[in-house]
Amino acid sequence: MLTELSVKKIKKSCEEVAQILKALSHPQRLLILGHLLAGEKTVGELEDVCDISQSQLSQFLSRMKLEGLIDRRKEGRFQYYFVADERLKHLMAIIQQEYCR
Amino acid sequence: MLTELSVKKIKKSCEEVAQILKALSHPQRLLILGHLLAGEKTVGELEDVCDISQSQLSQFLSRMKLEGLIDRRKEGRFQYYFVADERLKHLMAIIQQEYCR
DNA sequence: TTATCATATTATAATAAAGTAATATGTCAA
DNA sequence: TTGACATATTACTTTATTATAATATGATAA
Repeated sequence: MLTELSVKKIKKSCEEVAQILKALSHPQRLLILGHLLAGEKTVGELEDVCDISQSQLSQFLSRMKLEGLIDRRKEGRFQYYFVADERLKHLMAIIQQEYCR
Repeated sequence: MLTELSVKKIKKSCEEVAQILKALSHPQRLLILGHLLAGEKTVGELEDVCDISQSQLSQFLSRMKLEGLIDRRKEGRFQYYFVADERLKHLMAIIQQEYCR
């Protein structure tokens, strides 16, 4: 039986998860993440390997950073992006396993 | 090393996965799915338990059905909806395990 | 100290999704 | 055979996302 409090918790979880999934749910963002899962990359490296404009790439990266999916470190004039969240690594592994073959 | 063919495959996978994740990425659709994972439900049952209008519920259900996430069977004037896809069950289990506690 | 490179930001136009209200369809019970 | 019930569809408004272009910032090398 569900108390009012547990209903609130469930709804809150749904909102959080929905936001994360929304941040994932774009073909190019998934592709970017796929590349980052193989190791950190600069924006330029991603630009070469994904087929996407510099501007949009930068916007996608900053959105995913905002949502906590990825993070970055600066080195000179380069930004190295990487997957920050262990839960996401796990989730992406399952997605690849289930949907990519 | 990536051939042109394998790049195409990867892009196609990303599109498919993005579409599925997009269909998932709404708090109320996740809530609906959560309830359906516990067993099939009529639209009316879902309406009671989710806080959502009949019209929108019906639209959400038909969208998720279209994307292949759920299916339904008719019994008299009731429609019983259920989770159709084993991959989705697995994915949802991981999501709950990672993000809901 | 200026030109160039790497990246970010802003503005905006185009497209898609969500929310809402009204109406339609099909089934059953009286 | 009509009224009520369960659900679906349609039309429309509002809001969010994506795409694109232009400009800005900050670091380095010449």
